[in-house]
Amino acid sequence: MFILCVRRFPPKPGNERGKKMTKENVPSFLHLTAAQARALAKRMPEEEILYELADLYKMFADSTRVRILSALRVQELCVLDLAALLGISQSALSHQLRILKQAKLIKCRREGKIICYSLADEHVESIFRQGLDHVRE
Amino acid sequence: MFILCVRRFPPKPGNERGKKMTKENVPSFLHLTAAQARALAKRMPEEEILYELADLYKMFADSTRVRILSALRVQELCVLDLAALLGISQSALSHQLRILKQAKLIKCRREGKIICYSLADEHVESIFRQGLDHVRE
DNA sequence: ACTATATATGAACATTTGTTCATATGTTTA
DNA sequence: TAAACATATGAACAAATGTTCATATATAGT
Repeated sequence: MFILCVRRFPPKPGNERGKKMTKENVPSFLHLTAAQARALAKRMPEEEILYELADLYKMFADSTRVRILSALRVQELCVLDLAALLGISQSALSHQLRILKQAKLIKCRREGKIICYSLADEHVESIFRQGLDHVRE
Repeated sequence: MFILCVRRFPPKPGNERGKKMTKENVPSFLHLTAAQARALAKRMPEEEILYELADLYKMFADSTRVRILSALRVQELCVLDLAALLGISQSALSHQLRILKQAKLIKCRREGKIICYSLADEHVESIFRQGLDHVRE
């Protein structure tokens, strides 16, 4: 399985990510002067940060993963209990757990034969709740 | 283009979304009793809410859309200026604007020949900032 | 009305992604 | 050590998604 990552399409020539606006490469704006556009761009986060942001939200952008996280919000769980609780296969769950772990949204600890998963930190909880608040209006 | 939506795979028989745990259909837990599992499930948000949550985050889960939103955070912009600023085609941008608009994350107003887009409300800003804080550590 | 300008959209296409199936790895117990 | 149990993983596959291309729609200026 591919690891979820950003920038799926190879950048087109002349349109590379983070490309600076040089004199030869000034896009033509409609209502903005080039200077205004530069000022605007300066007020945006760095490209790299935005790509990481998309990657972060990608973790929450799948219903299986959201359900996993929402269960782990309540309490630590081992893989088979989590699978039974959510009604998904052990394999599918394991794949998703790996993705969430690589993104550092969850952590695990071994206890003999079983492995218990839990949320990595409070940040995960706060991101989750923020979205929840919005969805609930 | 398909509209971004959740639940991509048709539910398998016996594994439908929101399926109740009836007597005939009790998953076997490892460390949890059925009663504990029910109590845990009760502390999770409703299934429907979780699916909507995934849909919401899906909007932020693409780098192009994140870049669009991060530009509109700074100021209202018309389509061509936004395309020039981000270095993407007018068509690709227009498709993404439609998706963001349907999700009510942005709004637009016509001014003669051009159409200006802006963030729909403060909630979008707060979700954006929340993620940004996490990414920046 | 005609042309230019600004934006939207449908279809096709390639890539990404989540699941399933089979199998591997690791741990405990007999 | 063998068998059973708990979890992980690679490959294949189907579905979803974002882009491009061509074209449609809408408004303004002449």
